[in-house]
Amino acid sequence: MPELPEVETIVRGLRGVLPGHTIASVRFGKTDFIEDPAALAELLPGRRIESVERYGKFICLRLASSEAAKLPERQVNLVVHLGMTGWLGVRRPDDPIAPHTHAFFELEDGRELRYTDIRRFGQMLVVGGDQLDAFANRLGNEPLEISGAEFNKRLAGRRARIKALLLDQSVFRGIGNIYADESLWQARIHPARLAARLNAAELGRLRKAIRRVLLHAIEDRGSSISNFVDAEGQPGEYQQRHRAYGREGKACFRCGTKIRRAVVAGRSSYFCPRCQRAPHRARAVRKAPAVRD
DNA sequence: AGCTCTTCCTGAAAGC
DNA sequence: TGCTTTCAGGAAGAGC
Repeated sequence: MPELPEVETIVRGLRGVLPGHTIASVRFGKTDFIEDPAALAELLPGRRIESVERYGKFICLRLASSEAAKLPERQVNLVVHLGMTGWLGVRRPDDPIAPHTHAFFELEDGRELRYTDIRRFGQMLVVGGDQLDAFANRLGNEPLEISGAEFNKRLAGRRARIKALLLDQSVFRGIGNIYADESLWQARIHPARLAARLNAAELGRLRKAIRRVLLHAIEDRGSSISNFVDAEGQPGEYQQRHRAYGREGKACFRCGTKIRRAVVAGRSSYFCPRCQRAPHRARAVRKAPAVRD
């Protein structure tokens, strides 16, 4: 599932092939994941793609204002969230169309930018240039850029479980279930700990763990779980380096204890019960139903 | 404020 | 074996 490293991988792929090219026309299959399909169809044709940016898990194509476009004086951005199963990449028009491909952006050179999304949990919308800062500011800090002091401040006094806060896009942008669990394992912090009760050493370990995990995952071009492939169609490698996520019943890489799974913050959470000590009053942590090996 | 449940959707896996 | 049910999850919204 695309989180920060997977989205970054897609963005890097698109950066090599999109900037400088112009959107000639737009067509859609199903549109229930698009905020305003008519606005896309109207505003995008005739615009040149200036750059490809990432805001947390959002991909942003900056489109130039253009005399050839509707509302030519207005700079607009095509913003895409990949949800669970989204994919964005450039194909030749005669390349086979993957099932569940629902948006096609034909470029002036004949190639197509295609959006494929099996479950359609993704999102697609146009954000005006004057609205982009407001859009991005709804998100929390970029975890690869945040300082130690800012990181601690974001979590100070929060009575929520650390796992829930890591997943909250208004706290940090880009972390999802896989990298939350991997970072917590690396930092030796139980997912159900309350953020306010983490000490300075733990907060320091956590910030560094998040950085380390995300950077390594980007190097490996993401984790290929549930069909993730990059903009060129190649799978990532980081799933081979997972230490916690998806490893229920397998030995902890640090201490050999069996990794456990529990539902925390409404999500499957994988952790080592020995390296990651549960909080003393581990109330609402439901054990996941037993799964046979 | 924060937790749980529900909804969206499809395909894979588990269950019978 | 084959059909049916459950589960997975990013994000938002409801209700407590």
